[in-house]
Parts: sequence; C-alpha cells; structure tokens
Amino acid sequence: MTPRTSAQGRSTATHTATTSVEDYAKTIYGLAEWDGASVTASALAKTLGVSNPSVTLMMRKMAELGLVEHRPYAPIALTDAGRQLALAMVRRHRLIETWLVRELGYGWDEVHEEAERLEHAVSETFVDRLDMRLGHPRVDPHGDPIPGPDLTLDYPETELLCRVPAAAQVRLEQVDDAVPDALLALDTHRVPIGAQVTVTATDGGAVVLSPAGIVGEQAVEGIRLTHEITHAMRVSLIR
Amino acid sequence: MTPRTSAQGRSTATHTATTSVEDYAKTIYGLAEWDGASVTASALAKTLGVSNPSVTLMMRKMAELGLVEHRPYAPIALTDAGRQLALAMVRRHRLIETWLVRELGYGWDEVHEEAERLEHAVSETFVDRLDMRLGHPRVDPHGDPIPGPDLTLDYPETELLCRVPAAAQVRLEQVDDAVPDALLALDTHRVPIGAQVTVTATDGGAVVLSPAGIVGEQAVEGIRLTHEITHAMRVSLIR
DNA sequence: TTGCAGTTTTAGGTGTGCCTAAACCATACT
DNA sequence: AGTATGGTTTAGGCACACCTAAAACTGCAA
Repeated sequence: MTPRTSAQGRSTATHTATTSVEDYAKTIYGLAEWDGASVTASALAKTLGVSNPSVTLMMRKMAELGLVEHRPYAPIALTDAGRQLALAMVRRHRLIETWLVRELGYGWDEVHEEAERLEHAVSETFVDRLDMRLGHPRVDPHGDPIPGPDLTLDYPETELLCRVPAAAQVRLEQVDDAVPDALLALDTHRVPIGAQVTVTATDGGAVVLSPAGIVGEQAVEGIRLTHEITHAMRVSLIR
Repeated sequence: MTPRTSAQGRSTATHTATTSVEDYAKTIYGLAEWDGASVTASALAKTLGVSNPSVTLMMRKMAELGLVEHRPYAPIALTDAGRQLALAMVRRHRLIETWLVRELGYGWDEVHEEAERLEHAVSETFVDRLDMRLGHPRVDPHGDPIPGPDLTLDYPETELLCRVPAAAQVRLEQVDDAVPDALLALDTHRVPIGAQVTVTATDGGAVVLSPAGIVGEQAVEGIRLTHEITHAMRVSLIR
C-alpha cells in the first residue's frame, strides 16, 4: 500500500507535466488513497469538474506518458512514475499550506485554493527551501501527512469517520482541506485536530459525535455531521 | 510620467487577464518605463521571446479588452486600465522577490525566474498579507521601487548608466533583475546597490567604473561593463 | 517621385485542454 | 439468455496562444 520510491525521486515525467497532468495525477492519487476504492473515469471527472470525455482523452495522454495504467472501460491506476508525480504535488501542496498558515496568518479553511494554484508554480528548489525553513514538518494544518523529500509517506492507521461503527471512541487525525464544510463544522463546534470524541450514533454515513468520556445518561448535545462531512475526515480508534 | 491611479485599484480587466496578457502588460510597461522610448511590436516580440505575428494578434485582443491603444502600424501604449494591470504585476513580482531573498535565503540573482512564475499564481489577499509581513518595503533587493497597494509608484531621479557622460559621479540605484549578467557583474566586482562610483570612461554604451573619490593619477583597475549590462542599471547623479 | 528595406499584418496551421452529442460496451435484472 | 441502464469512448468543435510564410504598409533615400 505504501508507495515504493525509486532512489533519485522525480525524473522525466515530472518535468514534462503540465498543470492539468499534475492535477489529474494528484486527484487520482487522492481518490485511491482517501477512499481505498478503485478510481473510475466518472469519479475523476466529477472531482476535477470536467466532462467524462475529457478524462478519457487525458487518460490516453497520461498512459502514453507512462503515468497511468488504463485499458478501455477498466478502472484507472497510477504507475510508479505517476505516483511519484502525485506525491511530489501532495508534498508541495501541504508544505505550502503549512507555510501559509504559520507565516502569513491564513486560516486553515482559506489555504486550499491558494495552495492549489501555487503548487503548480513553484520550483523544486523552492519546495526544499520552504521545507527547511518550516523545520521539515510531518503533517500539515489539516493533519494530513507530508511526503518527505524522497517522496515516501508514513500513514497513521486511520479510517474514514463515515465508516466507523457507533459507540466507537476515536481521535480526529485528518480533514480533507478541499471540503470547506468540513473545516467550517470543526471550527464552529471547536473540535481541533487531535480531539478525542465518541461516535454516539450513525445513520448511513451521517454521524453524531460527543466529547469523549461522556458515558451514557448525561444529556449532552451531540454534534451532527452529514455524510459529506464525515467522508472528509479520518480518525484513529482509541483502545 | 507617474501613472495616475484610479481610486479603487484593479477592476474588471485584472480578473479576466490570462497569464499571457499579464506578461504582455508588464513587459510593455517595463519597456516604456525603463527606456522611456515608445514600444514597437518587434521590441515587444524580442523581449517576450515570441514572433511578431503573435504580438499583433495579442495586441488586437488586448485592445478589445481595453488594455492597450493600438492602431495598425503604430507604436503600442497602455491604457490606464493596462497600466493598472502592469503595476499590479510589478508589485507582485517585487514583493515576491523581496520575500524570497529575505526569508527563503535566495540570492538576488536567483529570484527572477521563480517570481516570474509565482506572480501569476498568487491572489490579491496573498500579496497584501505578504506586503504586511515584509513591513511594506519601498524597494526590492535590486533597488527597484515597489508600487504601493494603491498602485502608485514614486520614482527617484535616475538615468540609465549607459547614457551617463564620462567623469560623472553616480550612485547605483537599480538593476534590472531580468538581466543575469548585470547581477553577476555587480556580485563579482562587489558593487552593491547604493554604491557610489565614478564613470571613468564611456564607449558607445560600454562604461568603465572606478570607486568614487579616486581623483586622477592613481592607477586603479577600473570595472568594465558592456552596453548590455549598463543598459540594465539605473543611477542617480551625485552633486 | 519612385523605389526599396524593414516592419507589421494577414493567412493558414499546430498543440493543449476543454466541451456536447452520439455511439458503444458491460454488467445486472428479469 | 436477453435486454435495459448505466458508465465509457468516439466524433466533431471551440478557445487560447503560439508558429511560419506571404502579403501589405511606412518612410527614407536615390
């Protein structure tokens, strides 16, 4: 599951990649990674906000570039080179977000869009110097792990919040920075990354949370989160 | 000479501008500004590294957008809106350069290319926050003045080094960051921005400099700069 | 004044990345 | 097994920004 990394890091493909190619690679990686599901053309189209035919065409192109495996009508998977490219983009994105929050006073809910544009414009040198200045952070402000310079990534053991059974005690580890509603919900209910909570009830993906440690009878107001939001959060199970 | 600035700053044009349009506007402004000459299509083509017909086409487009005045076969000039856009880009460019040098440890000869890409990717918000963090600098590391948030710009009284007569005492005020040879020459001869020097001899644009204060007989090795390089520097006259 | 040289524009064409509409396949259901 | 329903691909086009080659204009000079 953990991506294999060839020694010298990004090679030819990374240099020929256009902004679009970079976005496709990152999105394919994100879908496969976050959900653990196989990536379909239409899922990709929906996430990227483009039409289905556009995806088909781009997949043909990226297959020729050696970035994806794609036989007609079959699901889409990144090659090793494609994963390299995706991880390089993820690294950029998360380092930039960390910097925007730490040094330019951005809120964690403001950084995504800005990073989305900047990540295509910065050089390798820039990324390395930024990484050094920030002290080689391991996670970004949303709890997402940042790939190292060699593009390896250690995953904590996490699960999508929408898949956790009722009554579980969990710790909030990551939020998808691309889902503003999720960030907003955590802000308004004062639930930071690292908070421990109990899943009081589940309803087909929607979830009700209470502060951890609340046992039973106390009538605490729970926090209700929609499926869309719980799908944008990953948690680790406690005990 | 100093561009007039309408109250609320950048309006429609700034938001519809593509990367190319932004580059054209900035380049037209730079040519008119630095040289004081009227801008021809071929000068623009050469500076931007594109063909002449590409310039013609782009001028038609930018005229429709209300960014340039351009009657066929006539020289090119920015409209007020075009100058707004150009100044917004100059502001971005120079603030980004200042930041790269001050906080990411870039050399002043490394920043141009990086800033050239970043300036098209950052938001207005980003620029304003960066400006605040840097303490509203008035000049960038190359001595070039940085337009304020209202896009006005105060020019010091300067002249191109290649136009200064022999025997003049001058102070180095600005270097064109887009000319690496000029930056290199100043680095190797240890001449910083603000240095006072005497123009010992001129030769059709090429110039020999000596440290200021050297009067006559002392046989000091002068610094010889080509026309290409002296054209990339601006100085103020002393006394 | 006419002609020529150089600049500028028109004409026609390329590559990228996107779109809609229409054909196509593969699977799930009756 | 046969067919409907969806996801997927082909077909045909558009916008942007660039190119080369050829035509058109300007203005200087014989």
